[in-house]
Amino acid sequence: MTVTSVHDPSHREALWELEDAFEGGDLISLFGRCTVSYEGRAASDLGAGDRLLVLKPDGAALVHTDEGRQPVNWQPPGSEHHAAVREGQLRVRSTRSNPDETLTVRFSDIHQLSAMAVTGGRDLTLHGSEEDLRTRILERPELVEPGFEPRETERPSSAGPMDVFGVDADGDPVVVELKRRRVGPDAVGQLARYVRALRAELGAEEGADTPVVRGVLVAPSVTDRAAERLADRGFDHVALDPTPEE
Amino acid sequence: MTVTSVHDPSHREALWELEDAFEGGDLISLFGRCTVSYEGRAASDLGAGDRLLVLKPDGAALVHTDEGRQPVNWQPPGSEHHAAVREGQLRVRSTRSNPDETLTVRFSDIHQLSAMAVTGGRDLTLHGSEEDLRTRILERPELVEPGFEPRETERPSSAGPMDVFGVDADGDPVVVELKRRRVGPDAVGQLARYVRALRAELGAEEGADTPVVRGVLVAPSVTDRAAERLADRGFDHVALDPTPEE
DNA sequence: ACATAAATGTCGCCC
DNA sequence: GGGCGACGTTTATGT
Repeated sequence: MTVTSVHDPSHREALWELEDAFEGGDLISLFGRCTVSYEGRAASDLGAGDRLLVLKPDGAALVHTDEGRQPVNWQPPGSEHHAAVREGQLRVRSTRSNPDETLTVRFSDIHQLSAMAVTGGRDLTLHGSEEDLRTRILERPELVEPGFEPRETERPSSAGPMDVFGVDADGDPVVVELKRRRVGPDAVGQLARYVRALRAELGAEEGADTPVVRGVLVAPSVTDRAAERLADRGFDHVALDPTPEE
Repeated sequence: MTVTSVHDPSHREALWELEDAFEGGDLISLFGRCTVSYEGRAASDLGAGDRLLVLKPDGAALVHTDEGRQPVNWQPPGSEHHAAVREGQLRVRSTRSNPDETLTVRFSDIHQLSAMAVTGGRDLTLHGSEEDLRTRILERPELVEPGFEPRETERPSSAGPMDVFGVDADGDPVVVELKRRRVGPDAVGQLARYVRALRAELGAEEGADTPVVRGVLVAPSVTDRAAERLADRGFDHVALDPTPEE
């Protein structure tokens, strides 16, 4: 493990270390007093203060204050980092194109600079996603309703792929929309689009009568407005979590 | 400015420094080899690897790898940090309630620990937001269309507050929806909800006839599908940026 | 606390 | 590369 770390470096020392770290593909942590300006999709300015600048070898840049989960300013991966000493300050600039964006951090004082060569351990396994919910339903279709039979996932339609397509105990087609958490009205609209598309598709095959196509929204819970829209459209809601209760 | 920084500390040394930093309300940066586990709204596990852990005095915790703008794991502000030495590892745990969530980072090696007491400079001025777009339109209503007169912003309706409400050159009511960047079909749906709500409201006042209510989407550009939906509903699109071109 | 909508959202997938 | 939707979205705001 190669970690370089300097305390209260001069601007010039910091510049050398930064250039080495850029070259070596290191993950960089930089504490200091700085101003920040950003110009791109929007534009912003931030006055002098103590902050943490994180520079990643993939081009990401993060400026963090002492508050909040979000960086106060940032640059996404794919940007290019450059450092220079200008007008008595250490200027770190991260730029990208498409869209053209520039993040500039000007340090008057650098308190601590650390750089680490990072390797491995990037494989995260996440549970409780929409995919888990789908798996759960395919394994136990009766959770949707007795007699439900899944036929296809990601079934294509003119309104896009529907999460689960199947038939109910009467043999009528059912469109199932999965949401991993409490949903608002937008999810009902999404389900309605699939149902409408499938009705049009089946109607074109079979003749003039509007065919029966049911819509089921599977989600832990729904908002009041969403419940109204479900009722309006004659859709059902099944309360189900992506992971079984303990 | 108080910065403490230790290179390759023992677990016990690191623990002392962490507890001092928690006490002092410092912003903490911790490089090392660790495993990460999270349990809460979802659950995840991350095998051993070199990462950067940032701990903020407001309770936020961020675990960053060498890639991505997003932390691979995190805890939002309002959480509580605790550190301990357990089973030969430095365990840093951040917990919160409502919902109950726990983030645990176990370090086998600590390469660098830095902590800084940060002060001031938290006021960011951002330009180019939806608010800027609204200001621009209120100052120059003719940018929407000749003869347009704004009457109200955030006008309430049963579908929520509409961005700008006004009348056109013929005196017909106009609902304006503002978007700071290129939009998809969802924005048209949002506009449609406001227009529908206003038609219902005015119709209830005036009688049986559906009153004329126009919908205008102001955005730099729209996707093809959004353009279709705009045409379907008889709405207009005005191409406008939140900030004037240079 | 709940519902709603914005965000420099970011990220991943598919066309 | 654009369009589209999910995300442990986060964040702000109104009720």
